[in-house]
Amino acid sequence: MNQLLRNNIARHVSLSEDQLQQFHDLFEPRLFKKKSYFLSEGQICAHEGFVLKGLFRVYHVDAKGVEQVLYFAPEDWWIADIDSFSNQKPSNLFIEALEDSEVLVISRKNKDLAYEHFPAIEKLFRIMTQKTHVALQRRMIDNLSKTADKRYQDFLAKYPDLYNRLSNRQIAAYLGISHEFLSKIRNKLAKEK
Amino acid sequence: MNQLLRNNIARHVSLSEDQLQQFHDLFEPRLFKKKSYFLSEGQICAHEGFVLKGLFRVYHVDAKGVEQVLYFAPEDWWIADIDSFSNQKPSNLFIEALEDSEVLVISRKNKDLAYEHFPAIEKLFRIMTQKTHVALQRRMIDNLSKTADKRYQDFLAKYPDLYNRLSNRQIAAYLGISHEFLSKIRNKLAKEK
DNA sequence: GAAAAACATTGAACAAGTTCAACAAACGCA
DNA sequence: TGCGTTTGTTGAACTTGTTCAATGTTTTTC
Repeated sequence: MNQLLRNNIARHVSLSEDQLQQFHDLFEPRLFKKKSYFLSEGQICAHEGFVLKGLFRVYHVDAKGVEQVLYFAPEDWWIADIDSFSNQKPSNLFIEALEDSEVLVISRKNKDLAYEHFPAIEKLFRIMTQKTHVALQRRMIDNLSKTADKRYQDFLAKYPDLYNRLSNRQIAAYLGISHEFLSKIRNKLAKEK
Repeated sequence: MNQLLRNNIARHVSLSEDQLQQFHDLFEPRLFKKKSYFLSEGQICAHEGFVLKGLFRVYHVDAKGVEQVLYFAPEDWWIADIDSFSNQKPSNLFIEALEDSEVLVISRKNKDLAYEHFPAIEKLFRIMTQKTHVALQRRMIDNLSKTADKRYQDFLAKYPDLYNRLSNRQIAAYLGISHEFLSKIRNKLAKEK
């Protein structure tokens, strides 16, 4: 039983050691090289993944070819296109490894099995989805009410560890601004100090 | 058993008539006059509500006093501050009736009871949260990639029924723009035709 | 270790959206 | 029915952010 996954689960629900092990057995480890894709637009998301090592970006590409990053997923995060995975329909997202990564993946079939056999797993994913939803609501409000400048500083404060692992282009795509403008913000902030 | 609630549930999971009735018995009907609040900032969200009649707005007020609308909830929608309700912590949202409204409410205690006794209810709320999360992701992407002009037109196309029931100020607060600018967009669109 | 590719920075011109102020129209209610 | 409040509109000046193009820097890759 992987420790990172065990702690991730234990943070939300309590499961017996035996059940934890059974749940764990439904996953299989998989490696992703930097720049390889966990999921591409058009594909049906067949697996949900728990990141053990590395870093992914989950993003959308709009009609003009501009990328919007929904979130970054480093160690201890889950990756999937929920919509595509749950409803077995083609995804409109990309999930790309930004570093060589290690993931525990579970198939749709095995996840249904887990839901069926372990009510606590159903609860676990309800709670996790609620939390990510609350976080996204928070981000939505911030995007509507704060300037890019403030959002950048908030990002740095919230994800200090990610800052060194991401290019400014990636951060700009997360903040919803052009990378040129982010460069100007950085310049301005540097001068202020 | 209320028909609107029955259909809302049946759309996602299947429950026996008996279980549906037992679940329904955990709710109580409540009336909200126009301009009254289902929830105010600072309060702990004690109930989750299912709107039978009327219309609510769920919004946040930022440091400058500007309101951001997270969503509108007409008939057949659920209302609550998930974060406050789940974690019993003070809310930073307002949920206000925009029309005289009728709501079925369930307390935190009764909802826990339902989760405990009916696994299908746990599943129901997992699925519903997933759906609202996917919808919010979609909206996040749109806000990052589309102009206010396009977002306004999309809003009209998506919620044609809400259009007549909301002031332009409310719609502007949802789109994340000033009401003056919305007025200019409307003017421009009217001229184009 | 060199060439190619991706990344970061800067400036100038432009587009999108805000703010403030003034006024007209519609609504709520006593 | 009328008065006060909220809502919608418009214009001018301003701020925030984009686009494009040029230049230098760092990373990949073979």
